[in-house]
Amino acid sequence: MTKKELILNKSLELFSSKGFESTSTRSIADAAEVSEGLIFKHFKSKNGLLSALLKIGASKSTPEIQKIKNHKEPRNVISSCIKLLLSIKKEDYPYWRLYFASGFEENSQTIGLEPLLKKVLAEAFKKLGFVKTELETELLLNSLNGLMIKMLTTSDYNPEPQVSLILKKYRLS
Amino acid sequence: MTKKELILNKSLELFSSKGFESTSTRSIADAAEVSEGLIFKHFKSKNGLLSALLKIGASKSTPEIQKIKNHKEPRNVISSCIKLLLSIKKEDYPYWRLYFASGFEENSQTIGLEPLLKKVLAEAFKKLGFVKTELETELLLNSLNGLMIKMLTTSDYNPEPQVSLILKKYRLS
DNA sequence: TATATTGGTAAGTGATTACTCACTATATGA
DNA sequence: TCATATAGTGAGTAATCACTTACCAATATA
Repeated sequence: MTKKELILNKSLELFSSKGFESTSTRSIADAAEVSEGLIFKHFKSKNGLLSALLKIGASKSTPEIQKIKNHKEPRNVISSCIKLLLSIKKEDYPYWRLYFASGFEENSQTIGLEPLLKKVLAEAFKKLGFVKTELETELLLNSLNGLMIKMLTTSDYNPEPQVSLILKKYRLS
Repeated sequence: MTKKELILNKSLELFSSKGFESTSTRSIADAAEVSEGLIFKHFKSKNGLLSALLKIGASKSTPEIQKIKNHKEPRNVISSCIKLLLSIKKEDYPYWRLYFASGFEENSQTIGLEPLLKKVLAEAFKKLGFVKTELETELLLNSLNGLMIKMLTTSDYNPEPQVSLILKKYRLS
């Protein structure tokens, strides 16, 4: 593992557990066992490091999102959006915690899964002939966001029963 | 308004918009137009100020929660839990933002509305003969948390349509 | 072989942080 | 009347903050 990767790994861990603001570049350097200056050589600023982390994390989730978009059958789209939560690996939780936390800040317009799934979900509900497409989409997104936050903040939490129950409510299982 | 109240009001505004860590006691003193020292006279520490804010906010919501607990009919309990979101006044949003944000931190066991509503909701679902009480309670709580976060982070958001939709799904309207 | 470029460090920089301290003014009550 | 407590200030404090600079070593590249 290169020193750059060490910085990325340790800072992701620290940001997601202690929060961005309460993590100092000094503590990142200590954890990664590199000089503090190297952080700025590679990422220019503390915010640059955060951006790099979010970018890497996003690129990891895009293939999974793309798979969902390729489904023709709207019922498959909805069920795979719900099952998306099961596909998230434990090792990627720190990234998702960071992603959700950054959406909870001042300027961000959208929150959590909304920017990733809203469009594709709305289309699916429309095709299925739901009366209030917009409302139905939002309800599911809010529910998934709530479950997601529960997953990310509770240690050793198993989301499978909740996912099954949601699928059942939508008659998708 | 006393200077103590000024500190409480301004710090609530700043903490909830910029976040606890990125709000300095200096900026609070400036906003409240008091000396920085006075903050520590009244609240001992920055964390003490945060605790005072959370305590005041919690005391504001307890009467509303108590009303819910007084309902005999379980259907009324569930519907009033859902409608609770409508009873939250715009002026209290900063407190709820702070409350939800503090639940997203490292050590907190429970998140959002869970510690307030879990017990009473679980009892209601049980009385209504739901098969998997625990799961049903959690699903509703997660959904309400998701909606709550949407409310708190979106400006000029009207939660009424979502609340109506949820009530409809549970056949409570 | 000469010359950039890249990865890396140690020791700083000024600014900002939460918090303290010595002090004043005002009110209350014995 | 006088002592005590409370509210309030302004000027500190040491520590920590994100970030910079000067410098070194290795490795490509011309």
